[in-house]
Amino acid sequence: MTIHIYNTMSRQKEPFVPLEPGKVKMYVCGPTVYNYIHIGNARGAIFFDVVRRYLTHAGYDVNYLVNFTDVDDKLIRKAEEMGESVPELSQRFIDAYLEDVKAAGIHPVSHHPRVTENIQEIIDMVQKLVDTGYAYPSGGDVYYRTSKFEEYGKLSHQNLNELQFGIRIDVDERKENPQDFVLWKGAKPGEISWVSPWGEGRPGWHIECSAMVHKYLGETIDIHGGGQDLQFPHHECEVAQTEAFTGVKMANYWMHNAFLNIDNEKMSKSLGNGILLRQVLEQVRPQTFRFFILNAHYRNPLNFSEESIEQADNSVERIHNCVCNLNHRLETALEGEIAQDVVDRMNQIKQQFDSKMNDDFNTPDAITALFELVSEANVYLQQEQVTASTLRALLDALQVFNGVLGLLSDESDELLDEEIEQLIAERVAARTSKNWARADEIRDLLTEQGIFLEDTPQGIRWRRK
RNA sequence: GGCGCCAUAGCCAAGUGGUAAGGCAGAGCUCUGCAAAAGCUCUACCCCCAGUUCGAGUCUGGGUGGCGCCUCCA
Repeated sequence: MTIHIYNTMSRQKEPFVPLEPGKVKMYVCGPTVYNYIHIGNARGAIFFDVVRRYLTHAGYDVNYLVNFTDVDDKLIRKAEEMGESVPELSQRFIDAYLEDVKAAGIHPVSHHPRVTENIQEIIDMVQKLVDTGYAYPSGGDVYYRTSKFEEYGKLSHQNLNELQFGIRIDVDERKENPQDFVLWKGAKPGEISWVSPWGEGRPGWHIECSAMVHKYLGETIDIHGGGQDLQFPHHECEVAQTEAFTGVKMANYWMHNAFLNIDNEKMSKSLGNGILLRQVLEQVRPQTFRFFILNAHYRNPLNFSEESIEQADNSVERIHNCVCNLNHRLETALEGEIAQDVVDRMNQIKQQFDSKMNDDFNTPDAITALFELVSEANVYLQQEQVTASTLRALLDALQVFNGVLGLLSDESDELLDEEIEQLIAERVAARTSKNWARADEIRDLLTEQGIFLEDTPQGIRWRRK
């Protein structure tokens, strides 16, 4: 079955055909590292992490790049405020980003290229654009000549004549046309800068991605992703730069994730409604946040609320319980044959999972498949006699789904300390002698410590919340 | 002004034109010393109005109500 991807360029789902069989070149625009990432940034990071995981699961060798914008106006301003250098500031927030992303269960990407490590490539690209007439130096800057690139607007489906240029954006008299954008920005005294044919300066925002995609992945790549707001102007400009530079298509598939809103409004600094990823992860486990994100389709807006998070947490609990219960039952299971009806059903659910993911990464429906597997397991666990082979098959299947979605914690070896082991033993004894008061007392005591005891026909079972 | 998205149960949220997935919350039952977990059962005339069709949540047109991009922004 082929994967279908909704391509922003064509505005429809298209069958995914990689440039090179078995391999995927994927680039997603990463953070400007002048602050901690907020949960909106995290939505994209988690979603594309799942895209990458699923492509890997589907057998592709994925080369996945996420860039760091480590020099730009915002960084310069912030560094000045903080009284540190731009490299110090950016490194601080790159470290923070890597921490946050790891805490959210996002797998490490193949590589994080940085703007400041690719200045020469950027200058070379700008130079060629100047040489070929796609760009022009003006007043210490270099601008892209949008009028020369006839397809400008094709990605975001904007008609240049209809754009409200000059209304919300100041018209810069150094530009030939208001829609021209800066490729190289002349430095003001004291600003971080690099030597270039046009004087000291730094790259404009859009050029970095064009240069880094070209350098690390080549002329045409498979998938280019980012948030919806990057569609225009950022990705539109990337297309203009790269395609003028290489003469070929920049990316075969353009993917854009919708926003994560708060109170049904986009998060923004001016509204002061931004919530940092690290703030949320202090409150809830990463699986809960991932569930919240992945339970909605990536192209639909999603609203953040306490209630949604709580619901997500309870949902994740159901999955978690199932795994705990399967594992517990494994201790007393028989070494018999695998239950064929369970296997058949499981295979059916696996197919369902793949077909939903193949359909433009429909993670909500993939989660439904996951829950059907949970149900299947729970029903099987109702039986008085179960076989270890069947339990293991169910656990394996759950792990396959989990490998894609990352909704289960991987702390498999959660050990109990001796004191708790003793209390549990004491409770077993108390129950045997029908000392219900003591048994309840111990259970309550452990509940306070986040350890839940459950009495089952197969003996006592415990789990952590 | 241009381009575009969304509106499905108390809540979250899927849905290739054929009489509505899943999860959370809630109710009842089973199991349990009591619980918990789990199982079983129950809870939707899909924003409104027209139209196309044998048949529409699903297509078309028109409303209403939200939202986004066109400026840094995931």
